[in-house]
Order: sequence, then C-alpha cells, then structure tokens
Amino acid sequence: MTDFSWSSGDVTVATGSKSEQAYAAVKAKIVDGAYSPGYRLVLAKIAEDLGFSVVPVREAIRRLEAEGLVTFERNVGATVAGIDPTEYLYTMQTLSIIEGAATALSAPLIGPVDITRARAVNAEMRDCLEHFDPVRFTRLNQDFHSVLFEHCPNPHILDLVHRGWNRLASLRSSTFRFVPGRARDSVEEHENLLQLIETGADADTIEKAARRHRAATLDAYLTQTTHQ
Amino acid sequence: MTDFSWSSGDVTVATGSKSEQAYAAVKAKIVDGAYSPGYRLVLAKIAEDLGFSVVPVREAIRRLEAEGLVTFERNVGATVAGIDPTEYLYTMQTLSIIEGAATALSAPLIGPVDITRARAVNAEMRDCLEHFDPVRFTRLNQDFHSVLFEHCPNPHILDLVHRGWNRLASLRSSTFRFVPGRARDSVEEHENLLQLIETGADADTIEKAARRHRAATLDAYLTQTTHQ
DNA sequence: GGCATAGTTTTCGTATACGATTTCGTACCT
DNA sequence: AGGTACGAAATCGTATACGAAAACTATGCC
Repeated sequence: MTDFSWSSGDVTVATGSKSEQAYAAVKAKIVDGAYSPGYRLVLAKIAEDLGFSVVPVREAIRRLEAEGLVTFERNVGATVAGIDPTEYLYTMQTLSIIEGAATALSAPLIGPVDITRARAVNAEMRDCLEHFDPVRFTRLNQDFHSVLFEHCPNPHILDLVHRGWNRLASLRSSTFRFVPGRARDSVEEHENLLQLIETGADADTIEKAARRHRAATLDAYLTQTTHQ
Repeated sequence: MTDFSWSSGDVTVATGSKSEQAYAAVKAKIVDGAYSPGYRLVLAKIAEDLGFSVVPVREAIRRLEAEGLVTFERNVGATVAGIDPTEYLYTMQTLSIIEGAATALSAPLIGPVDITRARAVNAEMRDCLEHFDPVRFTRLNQDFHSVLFEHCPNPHILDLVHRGWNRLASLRSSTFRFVPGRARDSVEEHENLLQLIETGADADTIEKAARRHRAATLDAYLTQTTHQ
C-alpha cells in the first residue's frame, strides 16, 4: 500500500550535505527509539560512527534541538529529549489545536477516494486491536491522519503537525502511550470524523471533533495517572 | 512603562556562546529592518563584522533558517527571507489559529490588573491613530497581546506566537502592512476582546473573536489586492 | 550583437587543531 | 569517614585551512 511516511520539513531524502545526512541519521534513531530519552549524544562519537567530522554533526544536533527532539547544554553536551508529564501536556494540547485546524482546513479538499483510503487504514487499525500490536497501531494512526492532511492547503500548519508527531515519537513504549481502551475509542472517532467530512459538515464541527479526538487521549492519560 | 518585548525562545539575553551572540545580532538586524528581505547574508562578512570566525556564524544562520527568518541554499548562501503573498497567507492563517488558542487559554487567568494594563496600551494605540505612527502602533499592538498572553499556560503555543510575529516583522514597511482603516478596527476589536474576557465569556467565543481579529487583517489585505 | 564557453573569483562545506570548560577520580586534610 | 582540593580525562567551542561548488567575467565564435 501507499507509504504515508512523514519526515517533517526536510525534503532531501538521503543525499545532501553531510550535515543533512547527520540530521536525518540521528533523527531516525531518535524517532525509531534506537536512542531513548536521556541518551547522551556525544558529538565525536556520532561523527566517528558516520565517518564525518564533528562540525556537520554539531549542526545536525542543534537543528534537532530546535525541533525539541534534543536538549543541549552549553559545554556539557546533548541528550535525547525526554518528555515529562508537563511537556506531554503542552505538546498534546498544542497538537490538539493544530490537528483540529489542519483537519478543518483539509476537509473541503478531501474526496471520496481519500475517504476510501482512510477507511482502509482504519480497518487495519481495527485489526491491530484484535492482535495486540501497539507499534503498528501508532504507525497506522499517523497514516490515517496523513491521508486527511494530504491536501492541507497550509504547509506551515502541516509542518507543525509533523513536529508534534516527532516530539511524541520519542516516548514510544513509554508510560504515556496506550492507555487501555483508548485505542478502541480512537478507531470509532476516526469513523465519526470521516462521516462528518463525507457529509460536508461545517468547518467548526469538524475542527472540534478533530480536536477532541486528540484531547481525549490526553484526558485518558490524565485520569489514569490521577486515579492510581 | 513595562517592557513587553518578546525574544522568541532564547532566554540568554546578550552573553553566551559566540554562536548565540551571532544569532541574536543577526536576528535583531532582521527584525529591526536593518537587513531587508532579499539581503544577502555572507557568512565571512558577518563573521568579520562580529569579530568571530565563520563557524558560529554559520550555526546562527542555520538557526534563523529553522525559524523561517532566513532562506538558505546549498553552496549558494543565505538571504533574509522575503515573504510573498502566499507565505503571508500561510503565516497569517497559522497565527490566527495560534493566537486564537493562546487567547482562549489565557483568558481565565487574566485578572483586572491585566485588563487595566491592556486598556492603557490600547489607549496609546488609539493615540497613534491620530498622529500617524505605524511603527509605534505595531509595537504597541504586540504589547497589547503580550499582556493577554502573559499568563498563557502553554509555553509551546506562546513560542509559536512569537515565531509568527518574528516572521511578520521582516515585512516592516512592506506592501502588506497598514491597510487603510484596518488599524482603527483593530483597536475596537481589542476593546471588544477585553470585554469578553472581563465578563468571563466562554472559551469558544473568545477564541473565535481572537481568531477573527487576526484573520480580519488578512482579509483586508486580500480584498485590497484583488480590488486594485 | 548575442550566445556559448573557459577561466577566475567568490562563497560555501567540512576536516583538522587547539584552547576552554566541565566532569570525574584521587589524594589529602580535618 | 566525610569533605575539599587538585589534577587528569572527556567533551565542547571556535579558529584556521583547504577543497568543492556555484557565480561571475571575459573571451571567442557565430
């Protein structure tokens, strides 16, 4: 099937300056979870691994810092950015707003073909619920929204969405993810969202639904942590 | 009076690494308009001006690129980012959404004291209308919203606001700014916004009002350009 | 006169080198 | 034993240097 992978900002895929390559390489490792939060990123070591000098690596790290994937302390070094509950809240809240707007803006441009594709992805997600497969589920979830955002008329907003996703990717398999029962609700909300788009609901309704979709995950986390 | 200056992200004011200093220096020149859009930023030249080597300057430029204030082309160099009508639309639309959210989130935390301060700023803006003073007006406009956002509970959103403002700062005295009559409406919308906050209007109402406040400026520009 | 082309200049990209700062370990003193 | 001071190691920050790519210029050809 189509690959809806998102790579946030950078268009150049693999080739490019060494700084770009280093950026892509380190980012991939962070997003994939090879480098976990707290992992110490030593410039010289990364440079050696890649066969580059430290200069382009440093540039890459600083760029990742700007995106919030890495924290950098002067004369000390870089570590993969963790995400504490507060940061999580900020990120999810912001993402809720951004995704809401992105969905509402995209909605009028989404055609029947897109809807069908989105439904197919959602069906796969439903499938993931039967066999417990959180990793695949998360991936498909992004695919689903990527279909909706494919025609987003504002690239700035789309970029913010991707940044948020990347930020959350750090906490793959962390305590935040997979609140029990939330995944099932999520799939239903997807279908609900598709119906709203299909029937040409007004922008405000769609925006609110998309917002709540994200906010609900945050709420689920919050009630979970306060209860235990 | 209080200085509501915003500096987007960086906390370190003047001192810091040379890279930070270079970042601050170049950014200031761009935002202040000393470097106009299209201005060619030659690394070696800036480095010489600051008395640094090119390495930290390069890092600073790349950081500015990440913020959208500078465009960078491989093996060619950096130029101060212009902002064409499309970019303007994207930025304003995004800012409309972000400011709307920021205002709604901040509203419950805004007290009578803040309202009074905001009204004072707005009065000064009204004053600027009599004597034609666009530069001061723009500055005060940011001060006004800075008062509202002072208690914004989500720093990520606040950061996005500042980024948008910086982006727009590039086009100081450009064709986009100061659509006739828009400024006067803006002041009234401010007062309207304050009343909504004062009377504890619901979040959705406040958000929509704040959104429209920004969107109206965009609309004014759009109708102006299509009419002539 | 206009266009293609080769040579020159400018400017970027990155490697290397070294000084500065922090961190960590060890010895010493109380 | 605990804490402090000193020294060594690790790591970052930046200067310098050089190769590579693009932009510019001048020359020759049509």
